[in-house]
Amino acid sequence: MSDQITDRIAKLEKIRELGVDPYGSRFTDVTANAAIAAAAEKLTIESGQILDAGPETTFRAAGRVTLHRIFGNLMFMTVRDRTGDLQFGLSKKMVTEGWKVAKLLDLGDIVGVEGTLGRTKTGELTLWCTSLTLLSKALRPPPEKFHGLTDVEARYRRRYVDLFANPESRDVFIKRAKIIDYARAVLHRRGFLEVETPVLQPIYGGAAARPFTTHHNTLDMDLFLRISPELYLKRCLVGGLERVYEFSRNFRNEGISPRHNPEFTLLELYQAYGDYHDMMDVCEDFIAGAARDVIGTNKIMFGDQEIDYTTPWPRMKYVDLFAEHVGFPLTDIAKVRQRARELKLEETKMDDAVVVNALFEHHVEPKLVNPTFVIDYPAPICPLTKRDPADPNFALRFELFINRMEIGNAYSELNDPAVQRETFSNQLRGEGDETMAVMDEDYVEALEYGMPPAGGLGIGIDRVVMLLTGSKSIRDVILFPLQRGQGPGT
RNA sequence: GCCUCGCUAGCUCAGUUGGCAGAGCAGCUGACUCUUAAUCAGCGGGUCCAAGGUUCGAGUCCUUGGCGGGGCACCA
Repeated sequence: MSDQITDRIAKLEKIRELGVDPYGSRFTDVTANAAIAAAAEKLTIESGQILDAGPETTFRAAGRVTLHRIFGNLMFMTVRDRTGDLQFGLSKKMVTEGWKVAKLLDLGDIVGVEGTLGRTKTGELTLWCTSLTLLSKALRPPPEKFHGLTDVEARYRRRYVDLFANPESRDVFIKRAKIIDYARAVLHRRGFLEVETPVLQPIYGGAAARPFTTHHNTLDMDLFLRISPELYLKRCLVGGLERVYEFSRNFRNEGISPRHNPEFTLLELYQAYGDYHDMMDVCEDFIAGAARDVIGTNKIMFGDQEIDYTTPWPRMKYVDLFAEHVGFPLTDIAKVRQRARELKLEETKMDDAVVVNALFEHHVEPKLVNPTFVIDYPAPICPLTKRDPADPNFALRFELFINRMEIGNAYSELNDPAVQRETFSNQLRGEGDETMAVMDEDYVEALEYGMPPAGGLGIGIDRVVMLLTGSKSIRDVILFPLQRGQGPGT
Protein backbone atom coordinates (compact mmCIF):
# COMPACT_ATOMS: atom_id res chain seq x y z
CA MET A 1 0.00 0.00 0.00
CA SER A 2 1.37 3.39 -0.92
CA ASP A 3 2.30 6.01 1.62
CA GLN A 4 -0.27 8.33 0.18
CA ILE A 5 -3.09 5.93 0.96
CA THR A 6 -1.70 5.34 4.44
CA ASP A 7 -1.60 9.08 5.05
CA ARG A 8 -5.15 9.49 3.91
CA ILE A 9 -6.42 6.66 6.10
CA ALA A 10 -4.69 8.32 9.06
CA LYS A 11 -6.48 11.55 8.26
CA LEU A 12 -9.75 9.69 7.98
CA GLU A 13 -9.25 8.34 11.47
CA LYS A 14 -8.51 11.83 12.79
CA ILE A 15 -11.69 13.09 11.17
CA ARG A 16 -13.66 10.33 12.90
CA GLU A 17 -12.02 11.31 16.20
CA LEU A 18 -13.40 14.82 15.67
CA GLY A 19 -16.87 13.23 15.58
CA VAL A 20 -17.27 13.81 11.86
CA ASP A 21 -18.44 11.09 9.43
CA PRO A 22 -15.96 11.14 6.53
CA TYR A 23 -18.62 9.67 4.25
CA GLY A 24 -21.48 12.13 4.48
CA SER A 25 -25.04 11.76 3.32
CA ARG A 26 -27.71 13.79 1.60
CA PHE A 27 -26.66 17.37 0.98
CA THR A 28 -29.64 19.39 -0.15
CA ASP A 29 -30.36 22.65 -1.97
CA VAL A 30 -27.13 22.58 -3.94
CA THR A 31 -26.66 25.09 -6.74
CA ALA A 32 -24.42 23.97 -9.59
CA ASN A 33 -21.11 25.79 -9.98
CA ALA A 34 -22.06 27.15 -13.41
CA ALA A 35 -25.35 28.45 -12.02
CA ILE A 36 -23.55 30.16 -9.13
CA ALA A 37 -21.18 31.80 -11.61
CA ALA A 38 -24.15 32.88 -13.72
CA ALA A 39 -25.86 34.37 -10.66
CA ALA A 40 -22.69 36.27 -9.80
CA GLU A 41 -22.70 37.82 -13.27
CA LYS A 42 -25.84 39.71 -12.31
CA LEU A 43 -24.24 41.19 -9.20
CA THR A 44 -21.63 43.88 -8.84
CA ILE A 45 -18.77 42.54 -6.77
CA GLU A 46 -15.62 44.58 -6.25
CA SER A 47 -12.26 42.90 -6.08
CA GLY A 48 -11.53 42.11 -2.45
CA GLN A 49 -15.20 42.35 -1.52
CA ILE A 50 -17.31 39.70 0.20
CA LEU A 51 -21.02 40.39 -0.20
CA ASP A 52 -23.46 40.39 2.71
CA ALA A 53 -25.24 37.08 3.16
CA GLY A 54 -28.68 36.89 1.58
CA PRO A 55 -30.86 34.86 -0.75
CA GLU A 56 -29.17 36.32 -3.87
CA THR A 57 -25.62 35.97 -2.57
CA THR A 58 -25.50 32.83 -0.45
CA PHE A 59 -25.36 29.34 -1.97
CA ARG A 60 -24.83 25.75 -1.08
CA ALA A 61 -22.45 23.95 -3.42
CA ALA A 62 -20.78 20.55 -3.65
CA GLY A 63 -18.07 18.87 -5.65
CA ARG A 64 -14.62 17.36 -5.76
CA VAL A 65 -11.55 19.29 -4.59
CA THR A 66 -9.20 19.43 -7.59
CA LEU A 67 -6.70 22.07 -6.42
CA HIS A 68 -5.96 23.75 -3.12
CA ARG A 69 -3.69 26.49 -1.89
CA ILE A 70 -3.13 27.03 1.79
CA PHE A 71 -1.80 30.12 3.58
CA GLY A 72 -1.70 29.29 7.23
CA ASN A 73 -5.21 30.15 8.28
CA LEU A 74 -6.58 30.84 4.81
CA MET A 75 -7.37 28.26 2.17
CA PHE A 76 -8.47 28.42 -1.44
CA MET A 77 -9.69 25.35 -3.21
CA THR A 78 -10.91 24.72 -6.70
CA VAL A 79 -13.99 22.52 -6.58
CA ARG A 80 -15.31 20.71 -9.63
CA ASP A 81 -18.87 19.60 -10.24
CA ARG A 82 -20.60 18.37 -13.39
CA THR A 83 -20.94 21.92 -14.68
CA GLY A 84 -17.41 23.19 -14.09
CA ASP A 85 -14.95 24.53 -11.56
CA LEU A 86 -15.48 27.18 -8.89
CA GLN A 87 -13.12 28.58 -6.28
CA PHE A 88 -14.12 28.18 -2.66
CA GLY A 89 -12.43 30.26 0.03
CA LEU A 90 -12.11 29.19 3.64
CA SER A 91 -10.67 31.16 6.49
CA LYS A 92 -10.21 29.94 10.03
CA LYS A 93 -12.20 32.92 11.30
CA MET A 94 -15.24 32.20 9.13
CA VAL A 95 -15.46 28.43 9.60
CA THR A 96 -14.33 27.97 13.18
CA GLU A 97 -15.98 24.57 13.52
CA GLY A 98 -14.99 23.26 10.10
CA TRP A 99 -11.39 24.43 10.17
CA LYS A 100 -10.06 21.30 11.86
CA VAL A 101 -11.66 19.21 9.13
CA ALA A 102 -10.51 21.62 6.42
CA LYS A 103 -6.90 21.12 7.45
CA LEU A 104 -7.36 17.37 6.94
CA LEU A 105 -8.73 17.75 3.39
CA ASP A 106 -6.87 16.19 0.48
CA LEU A 107 -7.09 16.63 -3.25
CA GLY A 108 -9.89 14.42 -4.52
CA ASP A 109 -12.11 14.73 -1.44
CA ILE A 110 -15.76 15.55 -2.06
CA VAL A 111 -17.13 18.42 -0.03
CA GLY A 112 -20.31 20.39 0.43
CA VAL A 113 -20.28 23.99 1.58
CA GLU A 114 -22.46 26.95 2.27
CA GLY A 115 -20.95 30.28 1.42
CA THR A 116 -21.35 33.82 0.24
CA LEU A 117 -20.13 35.26 -3.03
CA GLY A 118 -17.17 37.54 -3.21
CA ARG A 119 -14.12 38.36 -5.25
CA THR A 120 -10.50 38.11 -4.21
CA LYS A 121 -8.03 40.95 -4.57
CA THR A 122 -7.14 39.52 -7.97
CA GLY A 123 -10.81 39.56 -9.00
CA GLU A 124 -11.43 35.81 -8.88
CA LEU A 125 -15.02 34.84 -8.14
CA THR A 126 -14.99 33.00 -4.83
CA LEU A 127 -17.59 31.36 -2.66
CA TRP A 128 -16.50 32.28 0.86
CA CYS A 129 -17.54 29.38 3.03
CA THR A 130 -19.36 29.72 6.31
CA SER A 131 -19.63 25.97 6.73
CA LEU A 132 -17.86 22.95 5.32
CA THR A 133 -19.17 19.38 5.21
CA LEU A 134 -16.97 16.47 4.20
CA LEU A 135 -19.11 14.31 1.94
CA SER A 136 -16.56 11.70 0.90
CA LYS A 137 -12.92 11.14 1.83
CA ALA A 138 -10.76 10.05 -1.10
CA LEU A 139 -8.27 7.38 -0.07
CA ARG A 140 -6.44 7.37 -3.40
CA PRO A 141 -4.75 10.47 -4.78
CA PRO A 142 -6.07 11.94 -8.05
CA PRO A 143 -3.76 12.18 -11.09
CA GLU A 144 -1.31 15.00 -11.51
CA LYS A 145 -3.12 18.32 -11.49
CA PHE A 146 -1.69 19.78 -14.67
CA HIS A 147 -1.48 16.84 -17.08
CA GLY A 148 -4.40 14.85 -15.72
CA LEU A 149 -4.62 11.18 -16.61
CA THR A 150 -3.07 10.69 -20.04
CA ASP A 151 -2.14 7.00 -20.04
CA VAL A 152 -4.55 5.59 -22.60
CA GLU A 153 -4.99 2.23 -20.92
CA ALA A 154 -5.61 3.81 -17.52
CA ARG A 155 -8.16 6.19 -19.03
CA TYR A 156 -10.20 3.27 -20.38
CA ARG A 157 -9.79 0.91 -17.45
CA ARG A 158 -10.45 3.59 -14.83
CA ARG A 159 -12.82 5.82 -16.73
CA TYR A 160 -14.16 7.21 -13.45
CA VAL A 161 -10.76 8.83 -12.88
CA ASP A 162 -10.57 10.05 -16.46
CA LEU A 163 -14.01 11.62 -16.13
CA PHE A 164 -13.25 13.69 -13.05
CA ALA A 165 -9.63 14.43 -13.90
CA ASN A 166 -10.05 15.35 -17.58
CA PRO A 167 -12.92 17.78 -18.23
CA GLU A 168 -12.57 17.30 -21.99
CA SER A 169 -13.32 13.61 -21.54
CA ARG A 170 -16.38 14.38 -19.44
CA ASP A 171 -17.51 16.84 -22.11
CA VAL A 172 -17.42 14.16 -24.81
CA PHE A 173 -19.89 12.03 -22.87
CA ILE A 174 -22.13 14.99 -22.09
CA LYS A 175 -22.19 15.76 -25.82
CA ARG A 176 -22.89 12.13 -26.61
CA ALA A 177 -25.98 12.28 -24.41
CA LYS A 178 -27.10 15.53 -26.03
CA ILE A 179 -26.61 14.12 -29.53
CA ILE A 180 -28.79 11.14 -28.63
CA ASP A 181 -31.40 13.47 -27.11
CA TYR A 182 -31.30 15.44 -30.34
CA ALA A 183 -31.92 12.33 -32.44
CA ARG A 184 -34.92 11.43 -30.29
CA ALA A 185 -36.32 14.93 -30.71
CA VAL A 186 -35.96 14.74 -34.50
CA LEU A 187 -37.70 11.37 -34.60
CA HIS A 188 -40.51 12.30 -32.23
CA ARG A 189 -41.18 15.39 -34.30
CA ARG A 190 -41.59 13.07 -37.27
CA GLY A 191 -43.99 10.83 -35.40
CA PHE A 192 -41.70 7.89 -34.62
CA LEU A 193 -42.27 5.49 -31.74
CA GLU A 194 -39.37 4.17 -29.67
CA VAL A 195 -39.54 0.38 -29.31
CA GLU A 196 -37.35 -2.33 -27.82
CA THR A 197 -36.68 -5.61 -29.58
CA PRO A 198 -34.78 -8.75 -28.51
CA VAL A 199 -31.06 -8.67 -27.82
CA LEU A 200 -31.12 -12.46 -27.39
CA GLN A 201 -32.13 -13.89 -30.74
CA PRO A 202 -32.53 -17.53 -31.80
CA ILE A 203 -31.60 -16.57 -35.38
CA TYR A 204 -29.28 -13.66 -36.07
CA GLY A 205 -29.78 -11.45 -39.09
CA GLY A 206 -29.99 -7.99 -40.56
CA ALA A 207 -26.25 -7.60 -41.17
CA ALA A 208 -23.18 -9.51 -42.29
CA ALA A 209 -21.27 -10.27 -39.13
CA ARG A 210 -20.16 -13.04 -36.82
CA PRO A 211 -22.30 -13.19 -33.69
CA PHE A 212 -21.57 -13.88 -30.04
CA THR A 213 -23.31 -17.01 -28.88
CA THR A 214 -24.85 -17.80 -25.53
CA HIS A 215 -27.18 -20.34 -23.98
CA HIS A 216 -30.41 -20.27 -22.03
CA ASN A 217 -30.24 -23.00 -19.40
CA THR A 218 -33.90 -23.60 -18.60
CA LEU A 219 -34.98 -23.64 -22.23
CA ASP A 220 -31.74 -25.47 -23.14
CA MET A 221 -31.51 -23.21 -26.15
CA ASP A 222 -28.57 -21.64 -27.96
CA LEU A 223 -29.03 -17.92 -28.58
CA PHE A 224 -27.16 -15.17 -30.35
CA LEU A 225 -26.56 -11.62 -29.17
CA ARG A 226 -28.06 -9.49 -31.89
CA ILE A 227 -25.90 -8.18 -34.70
CA SER A 228 -28.80 -5.96 -35.80
CA PRO A 229 -32.41 -5.23 -34.76
CA GLU A 230 -33.54 -4.96 -38.39
CA LEU A 231 -35.73 -8.02 -38.83
CA TYR A 232 -37.64 -7.36 -35.60
CA LEU A 233 -38.23 -3.70 -36.35
CA LYS A 234 -39.66 -4.62 -39.75
CA ARG A 235 -41.98 -7.10 -38.03
CA CYS A 236 -43.24 -4.00 -36.17
CA LEU A 237 -44.08 -2.45 -39.55
CA VAL A 238 -46.11 -5.55 -40.44
CA GLY A 239 -47.94 -5.06 -37.13
CA GLY A 240 -48.88 -1.52 -38.11
CA LEU A 241 -46.65 0.52 -35.80
CA GLU A 242 -45.61 2.23 -39.05
CA ARG A 243 -42.85 4.50 -37.68
CA VAL A 244 -40.49 2.86 -35.21
CA TYR A 245 -36.94 3.34 -33.99
CA GLU A 246 -34.56 1.78 -31.54
CA PHE A 247 -31.18 2.71 -30.11
CA SER A 248 -29.81 -0.76 -30.53
CA ARG A 249 -26.71 -2.06 -28.80
CA ASN A 250 -25.34 -4.53 -31.31
CA PHE A 251 -22.69 -7.17 -30.73
CA ARG A 252 -20.32 -8.38 -33.40
CA ASN A 253 -17.64 -10.93 -32.67
CA GLU A 254 -14.92 -9.34 -34.76
CA GLY A 255 -11.77 -7.29 -34.61
CA ILE A 256 -11.28 -4.21 -32.47
CA SER A 257 -9.96 -1.01 -34.06
CA PRO A 258 -10.22 2.75 -33.59
CA ARG A 259 -13.50 2.50 -35.48
CA HIS A 260 -14.84 -0.83 -34.16
CA ASN A 261 -15.89 -1.96 -30.70
CA PRO A 262 -17.42 -5.43 -30.14
CA GLU A 263 -20.54 -3.75 -28.77
CA PHE A 264 -21.68 -0.56 -30.39
CA THR A 265 -24.81 1.52 -30.74
CA LEU A 266 -26.84 1.75 -33.90
CA LEU A 267 -29.86 3.98 -34.28
CA GLU A 268 -32.23 2.07 -36.49
CA LEU A 269 -35.55 3.38 -37.79
CA TYR A 270 -38.28 2.37 -40.24
CA GLN A 271 -40.89 4.55 -41.85
CA ALA A 272 -43.88 2.91 -43.56
CA TYR A 273 -44.97 4.40 -46.88
CA GLY A 274 -41.59 6.11 -47.26
CA ASP A 275 -38.44 5.10 -49.08
CA TYR A 276 -34.70 5.68 -48.88
CA HIS A 277 -35.06 9.31 -49.93
CA ASP A 278 -36.92 10.00 -46.69
CA MET A 279 -34.03 8.36 -44.86
CA MET A 280 -31.57 10.79 -46.44
CA ASP A 281 -33.68 13.62 -45.06
CA VAL A 282 -33.54 12.06 -41.59
CA CYS A 283 -29.74 11.75 -41.81
CA GLU A 284 -29.35 15.40 -42.70
CA ASP A 285 -31.85 16.55 -40.09
CA PHE A 286 -30.18 14.58 -37.34
CA ILE A 287 -26.46 14.92 -38.04
CA ALA A 288 -26.31 18.41 -39.51
CA GLY A 289 -28.80 19.55 -36.87
CA ALA A 290 -26.75 18.05 -34.05
CA ALA A 291 -23.62 19.71 -35.43
CA ARG A 292 -25.39 23.05 -35.44
CA ASP A 293 -27.37 22.79 -32.19
CA VAL A 294 -25.20 20.58 -29.97
CA ILE A 295 -21.70 21.50 -31.17
CA GLY A 296 -22.62 24.97 -32.39
CA THR A 297 -21.14 24.95 -35.90
CA ASN A 298 -21.58 23.21 -39.23
CA LYS A 299 -17.84 22.97 -39.84
CA ILE A 300 -16.07 20.64 -37.45
CA MET A 301 -12.41 19.63 -37.41
CA PHE A 302 -11.50 15.96 -37.31
CA GLY A 303 -7.76 15.87 -36.82
CA ASP A 304 -6.37 18.15 -39.51
CA GLN A 305 -9.45 17.69 -41.65
CA GLU A 306 -12.30 20.19 -41.66
CA ILE A 307 -15.64 18.58 -42.39
CA ASP A 308 -18.51 20.69 -43.67
CA TYR A 309 -21.93 19.48 -42.54
CA THR A 310 -23.86 22.13 -44.45
CA THR A 311 -26.89 20.58 -46.18
CA PRO A 312 -27.94 19.40 -48.68
CA TRP A 313 -25.35 16.65 -48.94
CA PRO A 314 -24.43 15.32 -52.39
CA ARG A 315 -26.22 12.18 -53.55
CA MET A 316 -23.91 10.26 -55.88
CA LYS A 317 -24.69 7.08 -57.74
CA TYR A 318 -22.53 4.09 -56.85
CA VAL A 319 -22.06 3.25 -60.52
CA ASP A 320 -20.84 6.78 -61.33
CA LEU A 321 -18.46 7.00 -58.36
CA PHE A 322 -17.06 3.63 -59.33
CA ALA A 323 -16.35 4.69 -62.91
CA GLU A 324 -14.87 8.01 -61.78
CA HIS A 325 -12.46 6.72 -59.15
CA VAL A 326 -11.72 3.18 -60.38
CA GLY A 327 -11.33 4.24 -64.01
CA PHE A 328 -13.64 1.81 -65.83
CA PRO A 329 -17.27 0.77 -65.57
CA LEU A 330 -18.24 -1.80 -62.96
CA THR A 331 -19.86 -3.83 -65.73
CA ASP A 332 -16.42 -4.56 -67.23
CA ILE A 333 -15.91 -7.69 -65.14
CA ALA A 334 -12.66 -8.67 -66.86
CA LYS A 335 -11.06 -5.37 -65.84
CA VAL A 336 -12.64 -5.59 -62.41
CA ARG A 337 -11.07 -8.98 -61.76
CA GLN A 338 -7.77 -7.85 -63.28
CA ARG A 339 -7.61 -4.91 -60.86
CA ALA A 340 -8.57 -7.17 -57.95
CA ARG A 341 -5.62 -9.43 -58.77
CA GLU A 342 -3.33 -6.39 -58.81
CA LEU A 343 -4.58 -5.58 -55.30
CA LYS A 344 -3.82 -9.18 -54.27
CA LEU A 345 -7.46 -9.93 -53.49
CA GLU A 346 -8.52 -13.58 -53.58
CA GLU A 347 -10.94 -12.74 -56.33
CA THR A 348 -11.40 -16.30 -57.57
CA LYS A 349 -13.30 -17.08 -54.36
CA MET A 350 -15.63 -14.09 -54.78
CA ASP A 351 -18.77 -13.46 -56.78
CA ASP A 352 -18.64 -10.57 -59.24
CA ALA A 353 -20.57 -8.14 -57.06
CA VAL A 354 -18.30 -8.84 -54.09
CA VAL A 355 -15.20 -8.08 -56.16
CA VAL A 356 -16.80 -4.90 -57.48
CA ASN A 357 -17.56 -3.79 -53.96
CA ALA A 358 -14.04 -4.58 -52.78
CA LEU A 359 -12.71 -2.21 -55.48
CA PHE A 360 -15.28 0.38 -54.45
CA GLU A 361 -14.11 0.19 -50.84
CA HIS A 362 -10.48 0.45 -51.91
CA HIS A 363 -10.72 3.23 -54.50
CA VAL A 364 -13.85 5.24 -53.72
CA GLU A 365 -14.51 5.26 -50.00
CA PRO A 366 -11.15 6.93 -49.10
CA LYS A 367 -12.24 9.90 -51.24
CA LEU A 368 -15.48 10.53 -49.36
CA VAL A 369 -14.59 13.15 -46.74
CA ASN A 370 -17.48 15.58 -46.58
CA PRO A 371 -20.88 13.97 -45.98
CA THR A 372 -21.86 12.05 -49.12
CA PHE A 373 -24.77 9.74 -49.87
CA VAL A 374 -23.69 6.89 -52.11
CA ILE A 375 -26.90 5.67 -53.72
CA ASP A 376 -28.09 2.61 -55.66
CA TYR A 377 -25.89 -0.34 -54.78
CA PRO A 378 -25.44 -3.50 -56.85
CA ALA A 379 -28.39 -5.71 -56.01
CA PRO A 380 -26.51 -8.94 -55.16
CA ILE A 381 -24.89 -7.37 -52.07
CA CYS A 382 -28.25 -6.06 -50.82
CA PRO A 383 -30.37 -9.05 -49.72
CA LEU A 384 -32.85 -6.96 -47.73
CA THR A 385 -33.35 -4.13 -50.23
CA LYS A 386 -36.00 -3.48 -52.85
CA ARG A 387 -34.70 -3.70 -56.40
CA ASP A 388 -34.80 -0.66 -58.64
CA PRO A 389 -37.88 -1.23 -60.85
CA ALA A 390 -36.06 0.55 -63.70
CA ASP A 391 -32.98 -1.70 -63.43
CA PRO A 392 -33.17 -4.77 -61.19
CA ASN A 393 -29.37 -5.06 -61.20
CA PHE A 394 -29.36 -2.26 -58.65
CA ALA A 395 -31.02 -1.91 -55.26
CA LEU A 396 -32.55 1.18 -53.71
CA ARG A 397 -29.94 1.49 -51.01
CA PHE A 398 -27.61 4.24 -49.87
CA GLU A 399 -24.70 4.42 -47.53
CA LEU A 400 -23.70 7.69 -45.90
CA PHE A 401 -19.97 8.36 -45.73
CA ILE A 402 -18.30 11.04 -43.65
CA ASN A 403 -14.54 11.30 -43.24
CA ARG A 404 -14.12 8.01 -45.18
CA MET A 405 -16.19 6.16 -42.58
CA GLU A 406 -19.49 4.46 -43.20
CA ILE A 407 -21.90 6.29 -40.93
CA GLY A 408 -25.31 5.23 -42.22
CA ASN A 409 -26.90 2.51 -44.29
CA ALA A 410 -30.45 2.70 -45.62
CA TYR A 411 -32.84 0.92 -47.94
CA SER A 412 -36.13 1.10 -49.59
CA GLU A 413 -37.11 -2.06 -47.78
CA LEU A 414 -37.69 -5.29 -49.62
CA ASN A 415 -41.29 -6.28 -48.89
CA ASP A 416 -41.86 -8.99 -51.51
CA PRO A 417 -41.76 -12.26 -49.56
CA ALA A 418 -40.96 -14.35 -52.63
CA VAL A 419 -37.93 -12.22 -53.52
CA GLN A 420 -36.90 -12.17 -49.85
CA ARG A 421 -37.06 -15.97 -49.64
CA GLU A 422 -34.89 -16.18 -52.73
CA THR A 423 -32.21 -13.74 -51.53
CA PHE A 424 -32.01 -15.55 -48.20
CA SER A 425 -31.30 -18.74 -50.15
CA ASN A 426 -28.65 -17.33 -52.48
CA GLN A 427 -25.53 -17.12 -50.37
CA LEU A 428 -22.87 -14.95 -51.91
CA ARG A 429 -19.36 -16.31 -52.15
CA GLY A 430 -16.59 -14.17 -50.69
CA GLU A 431 -18.65 -12.58 -47.94
CA GLY A 432 -17.35 -14.88 -45.23
CA ASP A 433 -18.82 -18.08 -43.89
CA GLU A 434 -21.58 -16.47 -41.89
CA THR A 435 -23.38 -13.74 -43.79
CA MET A 436 -26.62 -11.87 -43.35
CA ALA A 437 -28.35 -14.38 -45.57
CA VAL A 438 -29.41 -16.70 -42.78
CA MET A 439 -32.88 -17.97 -43.59
CA ASP A 440 -35.39 -16.58 -41.12
CA GLU A 441 -38.59 -18.39 -41.99
CA ASP A 442 -40.69 -16.51 -39.45
CA TYR A 443 -39.56 -13.20 -40.93
CA VAL A 444 -40.59 -14.29 -44.43
CA GLU A 445 -43.95 -15.40 -43.03
CA ALA A 446 -44.34 -11.94 -41.53
CA LEU A 447 -43.77 -10.44 -44.96
CA GLU A 448 -46.43 -12.77 -46.33
CA TYR A 449 -48.97 -11.03 -44.08
CA GLY A 450 -47.99 -7.82 -45.88
CA MET A 451 -45.39 -5.22 -44.93
CA PRO A 452 -46.01 -1.71 -46.18
CA PRO A 453 -43.36 -0.27 -48.46
CA ALA A 454 -40.94 1.53 -46.18
CA GLY A 455 -37.68 3.36 -45.83
CA GLY A 456 -35.26 1.99 -43.24
CA LEU A 457 -32.06 3.48 -41.86
CA GLY A 458 -29.25 2.57 -39.52
CA ILE A 459 -26.86 5.22 -38.17
CA GLY A 460 -23.70 4.38 -36.24
CA ILE A 461 -24.14 6.54 -33.18
CA ASP A 462 -20.63 5.99 -31.83
CA ARG A 463 -19.15 7.15 -35.11
CA VAL A 464 -21.41 10.19 -35.28
CA VAL A 465 -20.26 11.13 -31.78
CA MET A 466 -16.64 10.60 -32.85
CA LEU A 467 -17.09 12.97 -35.79
CA LEU A 468 -18.97 15.65 -33.89
CA THR A 469 -16.56 15.62 -30.92
CA GLY A 470 -13.37 15.16 -32.94
CA SER A 471 -12.58 11.88 -31.17
CA LYS A 472 -10.02 9.77 -33.03
CA SER A 473 -10.97 6.46 -31.41
CA ILE A 474 -14.36 4.87 -30.84
CA ARG A 475 -13.07 4.01 -27.36
CA ASP A 476 -13.04 7.72 -26.59
CA VAL A 477 -16.81 7.89 -27.03
CA ILE A 478 -17.69 4.63 -25.23
CA LEU A 479 -17.60 4.96 -21.46
CA PHE A 480 -16.25 1.51 -20.67
CA PRO A 481 -14.71 -0.03 -23.79
CA LEU A 482 -13.86 -3.72 -23.69
CA GLN A 483 -10.35 -4.38 -22.37
CA ARG A 484 -8.56 -7.68 -22.09
CA GLY A 485 -7.87 -9.56 -18.91
CA GLN A 486 -10.33 -8.28 -16.34
CA GLY A 487 -12.38 -11.38 -15.58
CA PRO A 488 -12.09 -14.25 -13.08
CA GLY A 489 -10.80 -16.51 -15.85
CA THR A 490 -7.77 -14.37 -16.55
C1' G B 1 -4.52 -14.10 -35.98
C1' C B 2 -0.03 -11.21 -38.12
C1' C B 3 3.35 -6.74 -38.07
C1' U B 4 5.05 -2.70 -35.17
C1' C B 5 5.74 0.67 -30.98
C1' G B 6 5.28 1.18 -25.76
C1' C B 7 5.13 -0.33 -20.18
C1' U B 8 10.43 3.37 -14.82
C1' A B 9 7.53 6.60 -7.83
C1' G B 10 0.28 7.83 -6.74
C1' C B 11 0.38 10.95 -11.69
C1' U B 12 3.37 13.20 -15.96
C1' C B 13 7.99 11.91 -17.76
C1' A B 14 13.89 11.67 -18.14
C1' G B 15 17.48 7.75 -17.76
C1' U B 16 23.91 8.65 -22.31
C1' U B 17 28.23 3.20 -24.55
C1' G B 18 25.68 -2.21 -20.00
C1' G B 19 28.54 0.69 -14.38
C1' C B 20 25.25 3.68 -7.31
C1' A B 21 17.34 4.75 -9.89
C1' G B 22 16.26 10.70 -11.45
C1' A B 23 12.98 15.31 -12.09
C1' G B 24 8.25 17.95 -11.77
C1' C B 25 3.54 17.44 -9.60
C1' A B 26 1.34 14.79 -5.53
C1' G B 27 2.74 13.29 -0.16
C1' C B 28 5.10 14.45 4.85
C1' U B 29 7.41 18.54 8.28
C1' G B 30 7.86 23.84 8.90
C1' A B 31 6.62 29.27 7.32
C1' C B 32 2.57 32.03 5.29
C1' U B 33 -5.00 35.49 5.51
C1' C B 34 -6.09 37.00 -1.35
C1' U B 35 -3.80 32.47 -4.00
C1' U B 36 -5.16 30.25 -8.56
C1' A B 37 -0.33 24.71 -12.06
C1' A B 38 0.51 29.60 -5.05
C1' U B 39 5.54 30.34 -3.07
C1' C B 40 9.92 29.23 0.14
C1' A B 41 12.99 25.61 3.20
C1' G B 42 13.67 20.54 4.52
C1' C B 43 12.26 15.12 4.24
C1' G B 44 10.38 10.43 2.61
C1' G B 45 8.79 7.48 -1.53
C1' G B 46 10.74 2.14 -6.73
C1' U B 47 8.51 -5.80 -7.89
C1' C B 48 12.15 -0.25 -13.68
C1' C B 49 5.19 -5.16 -16.52
C1' A B 50 6.64 -10.70 -15.43
C1' A B 51 9.80 -14.98 -15.85
C1' G B 52 14.14 -16.88 -17.81
C1' G B 53 19.03 -15.94 -20.26
C1' U B 54 23.92 -13.37 -21.56
C1' U B 55 27.44 -10.68 -18.42
C1' C B 56 32.03 -9.34 -13.14
C1' G B 57 27.66 -6.18 -13.50
C1' A B 58 21.06 -5.45 -16.90
C1' G B 59 15.94 -0.18 -16.40
C1' U B 60 19.35 -0.70 -20.75
C1' C B 61 21.17 -6.62 -24.58
C1' C B 62 18.55 -11.66 -25.89
C1' U B 63 14.12 -15.20 -25.38
C1' U B 64 9.21 -16.16 -23.85
C1' G B 65 4.81 -14.33 -21.80
C1' G B 66 1.19 -10.29 -20.06
C1' C B 67 -1.30 -5.62 -20.95
C1' G B 68 -1.92 -1.32 -24.05
C1' G B 69 -1.47 2.07 -28.70
C1' G B 70 -1.14 2.04 -34.13
C1' G B 71 -1.32 -0.82 -38.77
C1' C B 72 -2.98 -5.30 -41.59
C1' A B 73 -6.80 -8.99 -41.85
C1' C B 74 -12.11 -9.15 -40.49
C1' C B 75 -15.99 -5.68 -40.23
C1' A B 76 -20.13 -1.08 -39.50
